[in-house]
Amino acid sequence: MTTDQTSPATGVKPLRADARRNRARLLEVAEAVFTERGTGASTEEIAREAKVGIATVFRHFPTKEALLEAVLVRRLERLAEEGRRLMAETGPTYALFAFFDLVLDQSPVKNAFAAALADAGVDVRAATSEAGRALGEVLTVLLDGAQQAGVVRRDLGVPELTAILVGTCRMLEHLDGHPESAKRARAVVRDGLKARTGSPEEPLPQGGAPS
Amino acid sequence: MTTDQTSPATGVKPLRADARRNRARLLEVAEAVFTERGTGASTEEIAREAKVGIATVFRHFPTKEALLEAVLVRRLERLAEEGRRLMAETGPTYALFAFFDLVLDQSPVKNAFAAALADAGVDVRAATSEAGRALGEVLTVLLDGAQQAGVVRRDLGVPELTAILVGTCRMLEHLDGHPESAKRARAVVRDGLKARTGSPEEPLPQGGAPS
DNA sequence: GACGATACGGATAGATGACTCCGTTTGTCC
DNA sequence: GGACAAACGGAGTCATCTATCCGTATCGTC
Repeated sequence: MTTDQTSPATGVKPLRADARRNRARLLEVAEAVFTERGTGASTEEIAREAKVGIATVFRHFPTKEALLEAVLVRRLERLAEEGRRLMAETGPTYALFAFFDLVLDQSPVKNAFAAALADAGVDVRAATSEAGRALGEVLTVLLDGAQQAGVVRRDLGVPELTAILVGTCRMLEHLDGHPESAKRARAVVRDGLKARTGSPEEPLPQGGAPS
Repeated sequence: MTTDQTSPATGVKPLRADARRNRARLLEVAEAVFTERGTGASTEEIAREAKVGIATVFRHFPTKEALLEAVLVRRLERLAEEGRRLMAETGPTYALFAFFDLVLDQSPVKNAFAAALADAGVDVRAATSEAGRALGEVLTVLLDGAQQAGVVRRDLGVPELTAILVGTCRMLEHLDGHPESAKRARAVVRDGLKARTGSPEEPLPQGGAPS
């Protein structure tokens, strides 16, 4: 809805029909392949799976990195979309947690890929910033709502929230195939996010051992 | 202490003096390089940095995967060691948290590498199992102590704990350079780990949105 | 210090992956 | 339905990485 995924950008180019089809299919297939085999998957494999020649891949995405980027942006856009939907449908008290659950319920590999992008050393940050900012705005709304409703501690901002979400994804990867453990581990994070009801500063150890 | 790191295993081979030196240096350098540049770093680079020929690397570690494995095992052994030390010096109430802090205080890259190994597709699991089991035992003791002391919720086991630790590492990577945010995010996890003082089942949403 | 064995270094083989060139096909517009 | 531009396919190039071979240097022992 936000940006037409089949056209490269707010258009300087009309792009032919088959080209549009191929581009869309490539994005689809690339996401699947990258999530399954990791970012190390070869462009040739993606081309084969998408039933196009290698040249076609590079025609649409001048470099492998660009393809990676495009896939990531697409995913971020979808997430922002879902966040907005949840906010509207679910209301401020539950929307943030619903969003967390939605992300975490996706297969671990699906989330793994997002993280895998980071260590690809890709300059994703720059190109992602636009989509990332949109998602950031959605998260801001979700977080604000939850904090206003008193269900999330107030010392958290969007950066912390994002990091916690990513970390939790990685956490669940390690518990794949053990749903009971995963449920308990998720409860830990969820409880940690909740507004502290007891004393604001508890006497638990912060530093390391007394040296 | 547990296993002499300079000898390949409980010894069938006496191994010459220079060979022992080189092997140790290789492990040292490999850990540094892998943590900095990721597991994609070339063996040639490691050889150069360690001031040995490439052949020497492959003589000691028949395959790159074997080198990766050895580095990981070494790290796990050291962690187990530190865990034992903390248990003895710090006591059951604080030892687990101290261990968490110790791991998390290491530079993010240092922790990143452990996770990076996983997606290298390496059959690390098998070869790691021995060192992993040792660390697992230490964690069992730490967790038991903390639970007995009433500072950690009782529905957690070692698998959950391990996953949470790994996930928190990844979380902190994303907050590198923002110590204040990192502190707050860590507090979320720590509070989540604590024994629940209030009602055992809080009325917070579990599932997604009401569809 | 000399000899045998062990370990070393660097050049090289073999594999793989990103990216390009160019002849052929396909969509679009009249 | 014909002409022209746009897009396609896949063989080929270039770089890089893992792993090996073999002549040389070093260690350990007498």
